[in-house]
Amino acid sequence: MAGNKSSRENILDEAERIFRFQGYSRTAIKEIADACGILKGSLYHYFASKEDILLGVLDRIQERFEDQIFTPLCDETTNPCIRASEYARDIAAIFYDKPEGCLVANLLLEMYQSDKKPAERMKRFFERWEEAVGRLIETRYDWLIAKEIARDHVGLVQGGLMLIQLHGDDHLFRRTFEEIRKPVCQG
Amino acid sequence: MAGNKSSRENILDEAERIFRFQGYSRTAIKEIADACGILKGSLYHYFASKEDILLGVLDRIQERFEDQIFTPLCDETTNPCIRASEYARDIAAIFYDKPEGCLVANLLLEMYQSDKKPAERMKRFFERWEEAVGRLIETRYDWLIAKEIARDHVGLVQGGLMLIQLHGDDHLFRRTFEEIRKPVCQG
DNA sequence: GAATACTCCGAACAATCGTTTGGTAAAGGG
DNA sequence: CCCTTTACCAAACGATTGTTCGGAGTATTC
Repeated sequence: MAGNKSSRENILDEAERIFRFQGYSRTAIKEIADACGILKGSLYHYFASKEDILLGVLDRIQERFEDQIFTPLCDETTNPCIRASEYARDIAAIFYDKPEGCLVANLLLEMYQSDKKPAERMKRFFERWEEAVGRLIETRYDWLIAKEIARDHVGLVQGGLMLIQLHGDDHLFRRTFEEIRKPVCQG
Repeated sequence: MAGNKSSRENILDEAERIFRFQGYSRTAIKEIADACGILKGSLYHYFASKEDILLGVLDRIQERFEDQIFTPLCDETTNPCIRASEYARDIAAIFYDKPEGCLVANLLLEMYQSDKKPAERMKRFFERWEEAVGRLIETRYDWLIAKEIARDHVGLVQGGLMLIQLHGDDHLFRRTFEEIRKPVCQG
């Protein structure tokens, strides 16, 4: 509506914002519609169902991370130390004003056991994240070890985000990115 | 009903199990009642509301952790190395058959921003956890440093639990407990 | 053995849920 | 200028939500 955004994008914007604040299940279709200034029935012109909106939100997050984080992480034409520094900076920028942490992780813990289709995308998201971090550090380790370190790293990031949400304390979060820089930036 | 458990305890058992599987919001009162073999109206004989059931579940988890984990962690009559080993063993036992991870953390990320009352208990739970781990290692560090390490440790545990849920991979989870043992068990 | 308390049923409540439908007004293309 | 498509409204759909309430059956107490 307001501005030049298409309605579909606007719906996804508002849905993402509200999902981030109160999760998926407790968000009513009507709330999203209200935030967009339309009636809830009109949402079904753009999306087939509530779950379809969620999938749209997840896909957009995946694309955004692909462009801003994952692809640069895998770019072998840039030296790993610079890639690591930019990675730390860009992730920090993404989560800087998001005390609710990572939406994908939050939704994961909310519905991973019970909703198979969104769960697949969430799993894919984290697997891609792990793979990209693996690419960053693979020059320093066997690929198997690199994958293991990368996986742990992603777990550490999420643990760090939880502590930010819980206490506003970003110590673990920052430490995690310092630790991934070390091996690729020498001593 | 079946067995010697009181109905109230039985309701909390079933509620905890279902909350763990599918979260709070998407769990209907009727599902809990069905699992207990009673009508949903009957739940209101024992609990004032759905939120009241949640609070009951959270309180029971807090008590359980208090008895099994937190109090032993703070027991200064036992030497820290033994405490650390038993802590690792007991936590592993609790989460061994729970691929859905820590219910308190899952609910935290589902509703921390939007439900203040349960949020307070969840925050208290993790603060107590941090404090207990701090007591374990305080002989080795300044209390301020110990608190910081303990807080990071709790974040690490949760990150580890997420990786278990996501991949069935307990590498980070086990590493976290080895790392908390190191300082109190010497070299 | 009457009175009281506990446990739970059965039915209903208003509210809200996600979704569907029929229609209208505007825009775009031929 | 007609025809199709797009964008959305207005109203209703059946199902389900959390919650309330009067009473029945059973156990406990005096």
